[in-house]
Amino acid sequence: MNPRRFFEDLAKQKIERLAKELQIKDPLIIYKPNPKFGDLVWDTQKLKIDVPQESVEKLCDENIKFQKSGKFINITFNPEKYARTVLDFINSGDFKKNEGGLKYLIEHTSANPTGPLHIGRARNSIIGDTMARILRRLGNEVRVEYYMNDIGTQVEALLIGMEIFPDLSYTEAYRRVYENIEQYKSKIEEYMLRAEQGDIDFLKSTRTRLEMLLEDVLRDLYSLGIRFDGIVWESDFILNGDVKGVLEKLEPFLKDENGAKYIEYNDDKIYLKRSNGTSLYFTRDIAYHIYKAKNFNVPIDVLGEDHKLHFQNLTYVLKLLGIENIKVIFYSYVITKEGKMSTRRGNVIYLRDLLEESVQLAEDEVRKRHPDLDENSIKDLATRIGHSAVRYNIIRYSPEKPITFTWEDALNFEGESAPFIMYSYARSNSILNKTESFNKGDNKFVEREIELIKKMGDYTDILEEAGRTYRPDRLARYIYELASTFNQFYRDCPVLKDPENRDRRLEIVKAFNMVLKDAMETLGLEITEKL
RNA sequence: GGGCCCGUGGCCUAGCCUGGAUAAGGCACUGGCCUUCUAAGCCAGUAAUCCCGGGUUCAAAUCCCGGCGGGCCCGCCA
Repeated sequence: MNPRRFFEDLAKQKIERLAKELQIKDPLIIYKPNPKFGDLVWDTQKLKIDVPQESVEKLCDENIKFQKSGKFINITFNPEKYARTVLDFINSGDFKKNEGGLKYLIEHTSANPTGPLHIGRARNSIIGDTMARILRRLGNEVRVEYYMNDIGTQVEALLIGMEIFPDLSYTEAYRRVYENIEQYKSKIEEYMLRAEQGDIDFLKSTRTRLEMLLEDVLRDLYSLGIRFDGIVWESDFILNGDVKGVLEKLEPFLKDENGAKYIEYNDDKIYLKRSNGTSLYFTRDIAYHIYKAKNFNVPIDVLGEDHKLHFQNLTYVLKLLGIENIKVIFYSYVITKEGKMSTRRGNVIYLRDLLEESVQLAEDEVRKRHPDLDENSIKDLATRIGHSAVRYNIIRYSPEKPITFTWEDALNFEGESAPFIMYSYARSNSILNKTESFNKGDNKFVEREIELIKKMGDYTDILEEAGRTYRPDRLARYIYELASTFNQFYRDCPVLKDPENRDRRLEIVKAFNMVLKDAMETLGLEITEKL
């Protein structure tokens, strides 16, 4: 158990015992207040009786202090004891232990590779990847999949475009066909039927061509440290008969309309089969989710807000089949000041362009600060900083919040940003590197030290919360607060130059270094020993 | 028209789920701090009708209802 919980439980047990004594039947309200009031507060405002001063005093012991302040009973952990417990908890490595034990599947990105990833799509990837890291960190088994659409209207339009306009970029070729879809309707239908009938040669050639495009997308993601455990091809669910199985299982719910099959839901029709006999994306997605539900405890989809209706329908139909364990993380769009990104308006911001700018800016800064560094080291450092800055700048927003992209914000390397965090890490590292060894310190913690240690003590709870609520931004915010608290400590508490406090402070710096590193890795930020 | 999401200092966000003590950060702005472990840092200051109106409550940024503004969706597309 982490120290925070341990002390909280001690306090709660005392309160519960007292409540029983005083015959308080109302539920007890206990929460974490503004830190200036203490570590915990028992809010008795709703209680019918006033808790007597003597009873409050009797609760106190050498570990925990209770203090009445009006209707609030402020609870403070013994700072020395609490700080020492947290410090040992971290430095022993116990803070890395976790239970987890569930099998997760995260499907993210899954974009049609009709062009390079733009930053809106990248938000999907970064959320998905960070959640995967968090859940793994919590001791779970996590598999990450990219669902590759290789069948259906858009894909056939892309293939046809590449065939008709071999000299154009594939993005442009796709656009020409998709925007004049009526003109190519029969050709598209011909291709769809071949795919649907499981024409192996046709599907093979489709995949070969798509794989080249997909590689382009994966390369961008790879540079951000994002990897997949598997690519799932949509057409596989046709080839292995799962799609057929879905239609059979759903037969009792299906209604017919000129040969097309649909399910009625909320006065809407959810189509599962076209009148020409082909399946729809929805049907294949059902098949995919049945596979997910069967093989994993918690399958998670990362979807843009435009997929909400699709997912609602999916949930409904899956429930008909007895499947209810699918989770989802929705995120809002990244827009520019001119509004939604669109190729036509020319305001699309591609991930690779953002990365390039970010790395360039980092390089300029590194050159300014370390003119004597060799060329390779400069490039390497700049790349790590630039990429981390992009990741952090996207993950720090809560997913449902729309992001208005500005270059100024994206390339801000001060304050709430990755370089700030990396800088704090480097500072702590610099102290530790100047040290041969140190002994276990005393418990004469000063306020700044306690502040930092308390912040570190929150880490495991934050991790757990981020994992439970699917809010990676919580961890992002925490890591900033932690780094910021360290910078205050750094200013006020000399470590190496103060022999009297040296050992104790080294313990603190060591612990900070470990926690921050762990959190940075979990968030997918690069670790640099120096900055 | 219907459904979902967002609305917090000049700008960007956290807090809302689980209602409580002067609403918390960042950017920008103003002033200060490098002969002392990395100034991508630190300290101080200016700055908020928590979109509006009702309701519930001893207590509402937080819960409920109704508006307003912005986004997304409503296809035999994916």
